[in-house]
Amino acid sequence: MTAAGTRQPSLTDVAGVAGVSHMTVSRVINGTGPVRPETRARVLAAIEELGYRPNSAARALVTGRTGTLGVVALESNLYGPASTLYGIENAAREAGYAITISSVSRPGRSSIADAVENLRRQAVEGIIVIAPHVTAGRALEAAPADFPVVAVGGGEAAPVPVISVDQRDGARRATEHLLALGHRTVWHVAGPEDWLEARDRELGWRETLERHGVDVPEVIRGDWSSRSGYEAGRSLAKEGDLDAVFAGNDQMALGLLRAFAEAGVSVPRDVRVAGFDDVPEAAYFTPPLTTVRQDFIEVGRRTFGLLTQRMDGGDRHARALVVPELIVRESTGPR
Amino acid sequence: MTAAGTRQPSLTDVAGVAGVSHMTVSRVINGTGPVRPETRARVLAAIEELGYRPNSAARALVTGRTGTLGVVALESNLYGPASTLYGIENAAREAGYAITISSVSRPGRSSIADAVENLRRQAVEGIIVIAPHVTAGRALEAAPADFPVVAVGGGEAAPVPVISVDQRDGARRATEHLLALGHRTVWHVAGPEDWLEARDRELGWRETLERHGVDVPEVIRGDWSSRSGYEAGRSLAKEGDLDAVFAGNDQMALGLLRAFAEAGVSVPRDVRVAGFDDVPEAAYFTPPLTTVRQDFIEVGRRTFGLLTQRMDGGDRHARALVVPELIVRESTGPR
DNA sequence: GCTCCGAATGTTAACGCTAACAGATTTGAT
DNA sequence: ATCAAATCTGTTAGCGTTAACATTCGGAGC
Repeated sequence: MTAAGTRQPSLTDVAGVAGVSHMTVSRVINGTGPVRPETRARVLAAIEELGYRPNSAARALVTGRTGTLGVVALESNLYGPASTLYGIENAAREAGYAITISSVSRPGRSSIADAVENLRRQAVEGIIVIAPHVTAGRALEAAPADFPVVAVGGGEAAPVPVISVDQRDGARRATEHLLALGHRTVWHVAGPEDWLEARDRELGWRETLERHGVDVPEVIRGDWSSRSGYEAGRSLAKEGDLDAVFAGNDQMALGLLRAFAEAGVSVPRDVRVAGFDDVPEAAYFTPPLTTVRQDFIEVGRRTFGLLTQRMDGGDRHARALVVPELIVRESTGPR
Repeated sequence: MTAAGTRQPSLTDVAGVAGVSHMTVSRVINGTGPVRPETRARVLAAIEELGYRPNSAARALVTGRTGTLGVVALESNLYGPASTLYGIENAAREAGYAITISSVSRPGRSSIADAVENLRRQAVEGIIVIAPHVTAGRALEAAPADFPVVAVGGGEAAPVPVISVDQRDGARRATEHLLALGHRTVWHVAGPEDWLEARDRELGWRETLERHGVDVPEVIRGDWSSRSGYEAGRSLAKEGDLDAVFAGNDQMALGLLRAFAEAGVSVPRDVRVAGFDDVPEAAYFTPPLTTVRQDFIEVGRRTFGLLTQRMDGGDRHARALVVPELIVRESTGPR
């Protein structure tokens, strides 16, 4: 029923009604070339009358441009990636581009390559890969030089432009903040090893501890989920001399808070906790969570900008860094 | 740099290399018509050699099919809509469709109509509107009969197929559960009035109370955010005889928990709380939250199914209902 | 009045693909 | 061997649009 029997009107149909040639109609629509005001009015009236809508396939065929960008997104409800997607979509729409998404259930070299191939078959003009993964980075190493691809938050070594939030700096801020409160050291519940963001946050944390010459406790590995944070919290609660924990994201911090509450460990009195992301709920955790805020809308905008630059022949090695911000709340408050 | 100087190879180029006509190449690619195995092999080799990729615009022009579906999504990080989007994308991709999204920052009659028009200009074959809003429903009343549009979770009166989770039933389950625990009545913190889901949950709650012949307290209006739940909690905590609260979603429930904790009201000892959605974090709230789980992946799948039915001439008034499930946790546990 | 020039419009030819039919080649039965 | 039927391959046209060039039409300048 897509076209309900009758064919969609074409340029020629409009031209017939308006009593002009199809080219004049084309000129009216695209604003190319001069058209007498009264002719334009007749054409516009005919367009209205017929409910004419340009055929994008025909236009794409002849111009070689589809006006569509592809986004490879990780199929997750993680706050960051979803927000980034909307940021990109907004910037793209304003510039007249449409966004086609291809989601990937679990990141991996081949699944990402498949998604990219899938999008290229859709004839997108450029591709944005939101997959802050080690494997995503590796998949992008093979990115063709003659097709514009940019990455968000990953693939430092890949020959594509990369936009990221400065995770190390964010982790440094959180760690410094905890140390400044007088703690001997800061424990860290890290995200999965194959996430670049997890690595960078861990690195920022480690560097800061080392710079201050304090003991670096063994890192505890989570998987971003509240569950893993909860498990980390249960084992941490058994440590006698625990006093500050920096969680790799807010979900894990929530799990920590839960585990500590169950174990009768009070936050911030017995232990101080910080997270990362500033999800909208973080301010309402028990207690409200100190965390590192990332401006994902800005990330989306910058990403789109870098992609268009690259489509115009820009450098494959461009980099953009967005600076995060520490938000202090009760979980690291006074005791 | 999109095509880096040299033109993309076409069917004719492949045909030249393989020593056949372009039609034979087309047949190999689409599997239409018979081709001798050795000819097929030669063609496949030529495709490989040239890195040929079919031109989707040309194909769309001649077939009249773009293989693309449009999704109008509300630009929000709400757990439900985002999950639904992935469910749709998955089902569509498996069936060989691509998904183009057009996001809407705030729902409204004209913004949704704009998004729909935007997608139609992209020549999508059908459109899914994820906007469980009263205004979205109104926008869809004007949906053209000759173009396939389906709605997720909204627009009961609109002449388009609708897929929804049975919100009333979910609210009924939560409310029954609370009443069964012996409470005199159940308070309700509702979502924004212009969300159909908010209305239906409120309705399910109200009906259940009435059926049990208990007092229906005045509804407290929130906006889905934890902040609004927190404010609701502050005013509720002042009520003396408070004993059970059903929140319209998990974020607001979180705010409630926070406000109660601050006010020294213990959950579940002094008051029992239930939410709606079962976001992944709900199990790690303090205390873990009793809530109503919605299977959004299933919703996405069903939505895609209904859209394809509609594209094949299916009924404009089709309806699909997904049944939610009550998840009981400590927030309504024993005292 | 005639030429010349720019503004306005028209004509034609692609773009890369599939549909429809036509032609060539093989197969099987006589 | 011979013809019909099947199988395989080729030729042509056209989808709706824009690019490039051709034509027409009005006025300005002499």
